[in-house]
Amino acid sequence: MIPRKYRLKTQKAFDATYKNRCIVSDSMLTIYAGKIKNDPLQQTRFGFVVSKKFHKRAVKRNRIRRLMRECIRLAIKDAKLGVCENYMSLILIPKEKTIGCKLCDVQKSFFKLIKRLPAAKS
RNA sequence: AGGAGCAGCCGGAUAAUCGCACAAUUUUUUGUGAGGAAAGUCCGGGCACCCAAGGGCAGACCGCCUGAUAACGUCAGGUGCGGGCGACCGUGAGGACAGUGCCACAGAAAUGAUGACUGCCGAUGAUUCCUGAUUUUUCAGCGAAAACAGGCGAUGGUGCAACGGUGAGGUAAGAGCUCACCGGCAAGGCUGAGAGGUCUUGGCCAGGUAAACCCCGGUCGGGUGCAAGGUUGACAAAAAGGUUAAGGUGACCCGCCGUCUUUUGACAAACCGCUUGAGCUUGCAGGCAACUGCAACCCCAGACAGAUGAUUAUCUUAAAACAGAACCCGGCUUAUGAGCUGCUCCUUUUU
RNA sequence: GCGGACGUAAUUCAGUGGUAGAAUGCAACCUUCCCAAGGUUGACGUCGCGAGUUCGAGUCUCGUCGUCCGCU
Repeated sequence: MIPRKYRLKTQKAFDATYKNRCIVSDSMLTIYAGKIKNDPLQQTRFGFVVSKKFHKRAVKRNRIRRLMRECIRLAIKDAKLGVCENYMSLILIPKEKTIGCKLCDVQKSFFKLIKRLPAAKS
């Protein structure tokens, strides 16, 4: 798990992120990015969404969510976030192909997608 | 040795690094941290709030007996029936003379058999013929014909099922008409706590279906579900639009308050309920058992975008199946890898 | 967390316990100079799955799987 200050909490925060309509995706993940930060001291927050349509069983859904969390945690720890720090929030959504894959696969996909995010203006 | 039946166990382990939730310490440490099904939500409760004076009807559910339990559609032990050579398994198992419905096709007929149709018979009565006696009339015949009256319920091979079955006697033909055995029913005796078991006697009336309606007996206040419900605080935000229903103002309409919807502001709450319980483990006692009583010991997840993960190494046959708590219990059902243990049965071989 | 409905032909649906049907679509033929429309014929079904009741289940009972919807 990642500490509380890095988590997205309320339904409204999620809605606000979706509304920004800044999306990148590949065969593994889809990432929604929120607004550009005004206050640089504010932490970037992360949300993870795994719907029931992804897989019927709770164990499989928990597994992929934990992998995504681990990926983000390691990224924060090693300070590899890069462009992400400019955004207020990020939401990660897995795709059906992600079932059964390992941590390194998720990490590879995540860092690839980060590079494609539009860089912050000013 | 092979093949079966039943009951049960296990549900990865160790180490290192990084990391999460809660609690206690106190300022960085320590402790604890998913399951046998946590699942499906199929039953039964606890708990909470709302409604309800009490009872009946209706309704829903249940249905061999006895016991267990807070309760149950659950469990235990037994009875009957069915299956299996057997160990053992399954069982939704009250009532079909209270009534109603249904039983396709086939078949004479599927349930008022006062017995239609198809049949069998010619004992009995009548008719005709023949023979004999009387001599026309009439009478008689172990005589014949036909099947009119009548007798009979065996024959009809269709069906899942035909108002008991098989065999013998019996008769004009037949028939529980009589007898033996089998099956079913009723009454009585003995036996068991009861379902029932068993023996004797009797007479032959009884199609199936109630997981069809129904009858009988039993149980049940209704609803909503911890997002129940309660406590404390904050904002008592702004704009736009609507006002069907309920409330206030008003005689009424409009309007206003209120209320609803949308948008924008990323701050928009915290606590209790929330885990000590029909609790776990061990021992003793009662009981065939389910289970119950007593004593000791233990505290064993409690989140709120929601905790057990990741990587590496070693081991186990192998980086292991089904699968993740959300108020809590008792069951049921379903899913499940590799293996292990105990008891029992059958077959074959050897001694 | 709680509750409801539905699974039948390629598709949309019927179907009082007794032979599984309709419409559309598909294929072939007829009609037309050709196409459409029309007509004739045909192929299409583990009635979601597994047990039970019954002489006999698409239908009745139980379990199970899947899909959809609602409330909070």
